[in-house]
Amino acid sequence: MEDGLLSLKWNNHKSTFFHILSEVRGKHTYTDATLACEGKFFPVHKLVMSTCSDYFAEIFEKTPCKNPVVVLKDIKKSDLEALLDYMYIGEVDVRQSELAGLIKAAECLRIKGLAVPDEDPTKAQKKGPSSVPERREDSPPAKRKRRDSGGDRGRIPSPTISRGSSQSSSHPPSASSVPSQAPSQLSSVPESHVPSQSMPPPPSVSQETRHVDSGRGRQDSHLQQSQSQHTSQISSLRPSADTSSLRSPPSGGPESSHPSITSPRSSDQSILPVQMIKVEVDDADNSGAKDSHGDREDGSEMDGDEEETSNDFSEYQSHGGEIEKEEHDQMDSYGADQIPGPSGLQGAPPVLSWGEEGEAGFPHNLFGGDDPAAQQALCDMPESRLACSSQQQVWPNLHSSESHARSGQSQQTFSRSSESQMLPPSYPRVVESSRLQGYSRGQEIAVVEHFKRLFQCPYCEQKMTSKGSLVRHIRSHTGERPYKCNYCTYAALQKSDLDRHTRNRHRDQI
DNA sequence: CAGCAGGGGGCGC
DNA sequence: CGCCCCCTGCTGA
Repeated sequence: MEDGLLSLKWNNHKSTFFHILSEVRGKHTYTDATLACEGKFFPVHKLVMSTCSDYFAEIFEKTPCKNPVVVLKDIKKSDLEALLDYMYIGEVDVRQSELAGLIKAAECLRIKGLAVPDEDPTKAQKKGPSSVPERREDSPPAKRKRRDSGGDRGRIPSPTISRGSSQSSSHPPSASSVPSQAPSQLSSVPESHVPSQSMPPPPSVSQETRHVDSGRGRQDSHLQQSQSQHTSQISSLRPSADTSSLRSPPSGGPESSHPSITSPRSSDQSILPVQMIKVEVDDADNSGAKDSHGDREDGSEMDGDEEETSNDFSEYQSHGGEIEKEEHDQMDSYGADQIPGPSGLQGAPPVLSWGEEGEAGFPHNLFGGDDPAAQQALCDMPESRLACSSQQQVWPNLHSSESHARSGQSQQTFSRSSESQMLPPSYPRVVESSRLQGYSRGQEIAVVEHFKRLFQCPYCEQKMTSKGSLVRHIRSHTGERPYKCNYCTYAALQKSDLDRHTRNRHRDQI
């Protein structure tokens, strides 16, 4: 600097960014991803999500989609909203009674500072937002560390966890290997259990752990640091919450607290192949969670009331709640075999990913992939998106996708067209298009990608299963009606339609 | 009844 | 293998 090097410092840089971030969030400007939770859409920014969660970082990293929709299952909308506040604002007020649930959700999503040690980026370069892959590894390890330190002892060794950790680091995110979704999640979200092992213990746990660690012999300074930070964060999160409350969830100690935690099944599968990502998060109290869901379901309406920024699907999803449950059921019902990857976990993993075939390609996100318009729509308020989707493109998609799923996909279990139809339009659509293998109904799944090659319509977000279909579809946009009736002014987009028309209307004249 | 999309079959490269 | 055509089925008005 002294050599003529000037340091230009923007004093208000942080505050400016913070302010802009708030604005951007409020206006949904530049949103490039959407979180779907309990039927609501939460337009978010990948940058923010990735910054605050390694989990999201992984998802986005592995998801080429421009506007991926990540469905968060088993996470309460209220919790998600709180977490979003936490991520965007850096703090959030929560009721003590809600803290446990919130922490669980945070763990499932690996929210830094809440569930994952929040290291100072400047200290740990790895964690730079951009270096997702690394991060991915980092974060899980961090959890592990914590866990290991505190939780291992006494806890049932969860293969998953250990595996995940080792693997995550060892194995590349290659899609083929079923990239990891969130290792932690997987483990963490056993269907009916608490986030478990791989997941970082709830804050309370972490605290305990921390203490223990320090007591025992400290582990990495990192760990401690992170933990300490973590703790602090928590406190900030809810100052009033006393440690006891925090601990209460895990009460027994990290491990003990989550008896179910050890889901043997959890395994790396959590790693997502990338194509579709389904995030299922079960609350620790499964029953509780489910109940809550149930409540919610009833209250899908409730969503509408509460949500602020979220998009409201309530209209579409009168069955939202049910759907979710159904998903669970389905998941369970589906043999693990059917569902590649995590799904195999059956119930356990919060995150499900399918990826097998799909890897090849689909880059487009559900909503619009490449279509700028579509993207805009996405970027816009959720409502806009809905509107966009409702433009008939969505529905058709739904339909088509559904059938597609049924037919193309091994129809594993997809026989329930009717049911799927019941699902909220946008929801199902998303899911289906992504081609949930095992998911027939689940529709809540976040589909990030398609497993089958699809042809994106340049005029809308719709994707067709064949080029021919696309050409035909495009006619609907261009107004081209090549098949004209010889007896009247009718013109059809498809010859079969003209034939049908002629048959029906001009039988006599034929 | 019309619009629309998926799938299958036939054909040509 | 890709394209085209046709049939089929679903959905909404």
